[in-house]
Amino acid sequence: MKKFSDNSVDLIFADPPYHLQLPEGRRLKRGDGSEVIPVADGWDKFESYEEYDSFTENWLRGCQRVLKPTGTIWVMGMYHNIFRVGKIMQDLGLWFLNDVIWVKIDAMPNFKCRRFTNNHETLIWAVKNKNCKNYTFNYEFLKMMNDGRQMKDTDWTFPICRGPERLRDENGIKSHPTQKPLKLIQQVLLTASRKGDLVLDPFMGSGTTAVVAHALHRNWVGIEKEKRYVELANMRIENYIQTK
Amino acid sequence: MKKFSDNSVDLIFADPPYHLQLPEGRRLKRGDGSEVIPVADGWDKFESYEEYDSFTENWLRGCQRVLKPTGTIWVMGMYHNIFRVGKIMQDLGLWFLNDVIWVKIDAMPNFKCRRFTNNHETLIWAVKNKNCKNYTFNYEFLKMMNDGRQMKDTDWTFPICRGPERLRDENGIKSHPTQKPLKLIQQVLLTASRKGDLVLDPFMGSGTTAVVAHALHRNWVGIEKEKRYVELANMRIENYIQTK
DNA sequence: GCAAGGCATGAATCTACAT
DNA sequence: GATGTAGATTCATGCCTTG
Repeated sequence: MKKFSDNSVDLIFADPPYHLQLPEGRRLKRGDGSEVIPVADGWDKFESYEEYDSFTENWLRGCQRVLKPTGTIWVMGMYHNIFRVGKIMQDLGLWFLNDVIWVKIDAMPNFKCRRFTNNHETLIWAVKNKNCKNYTFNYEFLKMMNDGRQMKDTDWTFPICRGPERLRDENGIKSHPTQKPLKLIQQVLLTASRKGDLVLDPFMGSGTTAVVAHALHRNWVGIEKEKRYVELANMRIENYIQTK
Repeated sequence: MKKFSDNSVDLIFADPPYHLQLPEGRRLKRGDGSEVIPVADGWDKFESYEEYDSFTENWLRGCQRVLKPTGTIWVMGMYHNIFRVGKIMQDLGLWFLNDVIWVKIDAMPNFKCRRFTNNHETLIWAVKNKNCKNYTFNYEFLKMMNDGRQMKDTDWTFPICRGPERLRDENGIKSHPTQKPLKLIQQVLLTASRKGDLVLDPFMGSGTTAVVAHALHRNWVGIEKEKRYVELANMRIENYIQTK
């Protein structure tokens, strides 16, 4: 297997497993009796926080190595995992630029009424190390698209991935449990990359990053452990190229 | 010194030092030549991440000990520190309910145009441990005050602390660099405490928590290391009681 | 008295270049 | 690499001055 060169990637977008720790065997039902299908795949199962931390440190270390000094890394998460991930990123010397809040507008309500509705995910945006000042940030473009005002870390409001964009199998079952919306990844690439840049997604899943990168004329590399998702992503990308 | 009893506190609100790591000697100036006054107090200075982590684990361990199984703890922070704090909270066994986003509406812009405007702070809301189910959460009240809709973790929008509410000395200099808005603390107490409950603020600062607790008929205990802030908070509370 | 405009300021890991 | 200095740049709000 060919090894990535050091300092070779312009932008990394990572949506790692969230380590949700849902209790086994419990079912959450909506008021109409229908069942909420949880993320219960093997790739989100870890024995302990320690195992999750070790997994996290390993892939982050690799990402930091291949990231250019002018590049940036984006890591998504929710409260289950993002604090552990962020702490490990800091320990590795990655230097935070912002934590951006993706506010959803149609998230699932809290059925048990014992907490606030989970209506956001957090994106940590960082450079390779503290000394990296010359990173790509398309400030003027974002400002223009934001009514002439500087973009804020709370200005990212997009719907979750649903409707025709959501990939489903022949039975209508969603093909990937955590497919991310195209607009979210588009915003990441428009913020911090240029035409011709190399984009890496170490958890490619259904291939959203690849599709967006292709559409915006960025080069891309995706990594995915589950063979069925690699096939899914390949089909999706081929479809996109043909129908465009 | 009398020691707090185990399991004796109904609600903890903690706004710890953020460990900002601003470069020494550098000045950030506005276009008109005026200077941005940074948070550069000794209490926010730590030698390293390790020292900050150790400090954090110590105070959190104490908070967890005194927190009732029916109580909750709220911890505020920004991207500089909140990820480390959250990871340590999870390691201690504190169980997260939500991460709530306080969206500001009038935060300082990013003068250098190299990042997004920092326009939010994060509040982690947690219970003593995973098994605590019977915590205080005034769900119906919040729903009523939110136009009949379930409150979301992104529904907290308050201005920063300025205007007449902001404490200043005779020269107009702010008395505390990080005074929090009354409405923010009010929202915390209205969410997760009842009349007569005991509220603990381990970083009392200018005493905002005490004033709000008094106004909402909660009992309170505040801890503060800096003598000048203790005096400031005492004066503020006396003023509030007299003028009410 | 009222409206318009000037000015101060806020938890900031905020630049580029020369020595 | 650390340090010093010149230089370019921002948004919402509220108080105060001016007309």
